[in-house]
Amino acid sequence: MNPAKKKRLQAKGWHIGTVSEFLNLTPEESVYIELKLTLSRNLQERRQQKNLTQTQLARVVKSSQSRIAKMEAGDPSVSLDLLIRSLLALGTSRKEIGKMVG
Amino acid sequence: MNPAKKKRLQAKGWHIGTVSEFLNLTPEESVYIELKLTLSRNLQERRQQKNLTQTQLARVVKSSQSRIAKMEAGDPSVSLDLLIRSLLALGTSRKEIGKMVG
DNA sequence: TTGTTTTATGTCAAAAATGACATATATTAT
DNA sequence: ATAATATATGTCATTTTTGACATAAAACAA
Repeated sequence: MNPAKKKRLQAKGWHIGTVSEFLNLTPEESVYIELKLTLSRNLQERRQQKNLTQTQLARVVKSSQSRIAKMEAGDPSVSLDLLIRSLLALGTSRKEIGKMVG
Repeated sequence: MNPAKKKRLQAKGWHIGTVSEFLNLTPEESVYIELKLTLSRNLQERRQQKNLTQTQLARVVKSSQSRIAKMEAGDPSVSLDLLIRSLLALGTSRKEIGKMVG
C-alpha cells in the first residue's frame, strides 16, 4: 500500500496490518499454514503436468475428488500427511518434497 | 548379511527380504514411514540439544509427555503434522526441515 | 541401597481428518 | 446454445489422531 493511502486510512481509524496479525497467528502457525499452501500449489501443478483430473488422482491416492479439490484449495481440513502422501503417490521424491519445504 | 549365511538360511527354508517386503509396503508407504522416522530422530536430537525434558517440550508444543515420547519412538499413531509442528515449535526453520525431508 | 527425575507404554474420551456423496459452478467441446 | 466434463463446496458418518492420565521402566543422584 502506498504511504499516502495508508495515512488516510489510519486517519479515519483503520488499522493496517498483516493477515497473521489479524488472525493472531504465532510465527510457527504462519509457517505451518504457508507450508501447507506451498504443498497444495505443488500438488496441483504436478497433477496438471501429468494431465490427470482430480477424479483420476483421487483413485491413485485412494481418496475422493472433493478431497483433492480441498487439498488444492488449501482447505484447513486437510492435513500435511495427506498432502505429502498425495505428492508421493504422484511420484514425487523425498528430495523434491524437501525442496518445496525448504 | 554375508552370502554364506544367507545361503545356509535359504537352504533351511528361510526367506530373506526387506522389512518393506515382509510388511507388503508399497514404495510410497516405505518412504512415508521413513520420512516420519527421520523427523522423529531430528526432533529428539533438537530437544536434547536444548536440554529440554519431554515434559518441558510438551508444554511448549501444548501436548503431553507421553505424546512426545511416542513421537520420538516413531509410534505410528503420530502424524506428520504433529512432528512438523513440534519441530517448528522448537525453532526449526522451513529450510532446516526441508533439509531433513530432502 | 533408596529416592528422584526422566522416559516408555497402555488406555480412552474428545477432537480432528477422512472418504463418500450430493450438488453447485466453471470450463470446454460440439 | 447446450451438452459433457471438470472442479468447487457443503455435509456427515466413520476412522484416525490427540491430550490426558496412570503407571511401568530406566537413568541418575545422594
